[in-house]
Amino acid sequence: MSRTLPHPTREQIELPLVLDCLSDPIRLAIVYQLAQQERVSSELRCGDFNGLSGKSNLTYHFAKLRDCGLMQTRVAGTNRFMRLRRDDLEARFPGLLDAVLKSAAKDAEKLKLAPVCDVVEAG
Amino acid sequence: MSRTLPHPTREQIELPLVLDCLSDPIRLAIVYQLAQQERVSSELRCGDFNGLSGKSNLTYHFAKLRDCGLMQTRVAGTNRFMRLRRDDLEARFPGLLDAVLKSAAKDAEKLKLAPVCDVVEAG
DNA sequence: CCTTATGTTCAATGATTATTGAACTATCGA
DNA sequence: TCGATAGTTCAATAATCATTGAACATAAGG
Repeated sequence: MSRTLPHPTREQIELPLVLDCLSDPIRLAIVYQLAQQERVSSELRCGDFNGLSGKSNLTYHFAKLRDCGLMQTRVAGTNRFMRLRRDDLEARFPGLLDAVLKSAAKDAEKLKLAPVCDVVEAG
Repeated sequence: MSRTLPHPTREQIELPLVLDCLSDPIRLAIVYQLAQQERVSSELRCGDFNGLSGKSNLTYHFAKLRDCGLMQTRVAGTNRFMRLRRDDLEARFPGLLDAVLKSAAKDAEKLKLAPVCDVVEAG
C-alpha cells in the first residue's frame, strides 16, 4: 500500500516528545543500537531489534520514534529500514543526541544495551 | 515532619528517569527556571513556580524531580528551597543537562518558558 | 493565643502508557 | 502457485501518569 510513512519535518521536531521517546529503555536501546551501527551502515531493519521485545511491541516503539522525529523509516519490500535523523536532530537541538548517547554508553551494562563496540570517541 | 527529604546519591541517578522527568513541560520549565536563576541565586522556593501550575500539582512534580536526582530540596521553616544538582548531573552524564537546557532555550516561546531576565515577583 | 503563608497528603479522576497475542497484509523465493 | 518471511493492525489488559480540590500540617509574626 503506502510506500512512504509520515514523518515530521525538521522544524516539527519537539523537545518534550524527543526526551520522552528517549526515556523508554527499549526505545533508548533502539536508538543506541542504531547509533552503534552508523559507521557500518546507516540503516537497520526492524528484525535487527527482535532481541529487544516482541514484534508488535517493536512496531509500537518504532512508530513513536518515527513520530517524534528521531528516526526515519524507509520501506523496501517486506523490510523496513530505519536510520537516525542525526542531521535534523543536530540542527534542531545541537549536542543533545550525542549527550544522550554518551550518557547511555556510560550505563550500557545497567541499561542492557548492545555491547557491540565503543560508541564514544574522544573529542 | 522530617527535616530532610530523601535524595538519590550521585551514583543512583539514572538516565531514563532523568529523561522522563525532563520530558514533561512543567518539569522542564521548573528546571529551566532554576537554571536561569542560578547566576543570581542557586536556590528558588516552591512558591516561585506557582505560575506553572497549582500547588499540589507542583508538589507532585517537585517530588519527581527530586526522586530522579535532578534537584535537591532544602527545608527551611515553612519554605522549601530547591536547586539544580548541576555537579552531580555533570559528573554522571556530562553535557546532558546543558544540551537539554540549550535545546529548551531555543524553543523557549513554544515551551512557554520564563523569559531570561524576567523573574516574577507578583503580589 | 490567633492568623496568615507556606507547602504536603490524600483520594478520585481521566488520560496515556507499554505489553501481549492473534489475525492480517504484503512481499519474496522456489 | 505455494509457502515462508517481515512487519502491521487490532483489541484487551494492567500500570502509570498528570491534574484537581479539599483537608491537613507547620512555622512565622503580630
